[in-house]
Amino acid sequence: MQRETKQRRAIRKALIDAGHPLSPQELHESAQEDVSGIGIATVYRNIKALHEDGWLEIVELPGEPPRYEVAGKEHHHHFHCRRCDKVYEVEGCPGNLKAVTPEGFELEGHEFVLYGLCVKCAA
Amino acid sequence: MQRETKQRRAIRKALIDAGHPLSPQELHESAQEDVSGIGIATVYRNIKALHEDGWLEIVELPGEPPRYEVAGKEHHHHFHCRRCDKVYEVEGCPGNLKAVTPEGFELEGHEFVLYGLCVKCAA
DNA sequence: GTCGTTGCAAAGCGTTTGCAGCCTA
DNA sequence: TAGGCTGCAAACGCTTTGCAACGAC
Repeated sequence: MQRETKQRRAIRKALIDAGHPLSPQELHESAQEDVSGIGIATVYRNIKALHEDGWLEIVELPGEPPRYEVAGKEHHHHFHCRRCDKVYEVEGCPGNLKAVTPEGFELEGHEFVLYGLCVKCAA
Repeated sequence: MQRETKQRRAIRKALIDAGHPLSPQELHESAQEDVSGIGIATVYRNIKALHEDGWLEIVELPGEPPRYEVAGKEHHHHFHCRRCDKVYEVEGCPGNLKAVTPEGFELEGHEFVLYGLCVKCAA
């Protein structure tokens, strides 16, 4: 990743402006507002490049296509709204992980996802 | 789902014998030991039918293809081994979920996945 | 001017579907 | 014997890749 193209700039901007994880399609649509002719392949290639550069992080939710967010945030988890399908960040962590890890297993990481209705959809 | 075929029996048996969640491919391979000519389409069709019947449950892990396990177990979560790629059940639940749910959000469910090395791979 | 990057179209890959024949009830 | 079920192959949707042209440095 060596050159700054208008396509790459549009993809970065879309992720920064969104403030929450975006899917490849959402990212493509959002980037098209800046660069109308941008191809989906370019979006995928830049996702890969920006991830290898450590600029973005992959957010994988169970049964969902991957989404992407700007890297460097504090440890956090996600809340997935079942109605509007948006993903929100939640602070904190339930902890107590060692207690549920079976004997002899080596714990390296964890993922934690909440489901329900976001504040807008619950209203 | 009205008839008991040898294919369906093989798929049920594979899930029961495994004791841990299986992916469609794993299920296909395992069922082939009983019915050598079984097609992958049949596996997918039976997964769907058995799920609609409530006989099996879908286990979705972040960034992983879905796996399936026999339904009716107690509330539990999963441990995903990064080396052998197997998925194990873990008892218990960290709890304390309300504490991390943002104000105004309605919590309906949660998923919780541990990553690391299983007891075999850690040795 | 170089060569990293792009858009397009084709190729992959896992999952689903259409269809004719099979086999359970 | 009826019609649910199966295997095969084609269709699908999403992601990746090959390639010639473009454009950032």
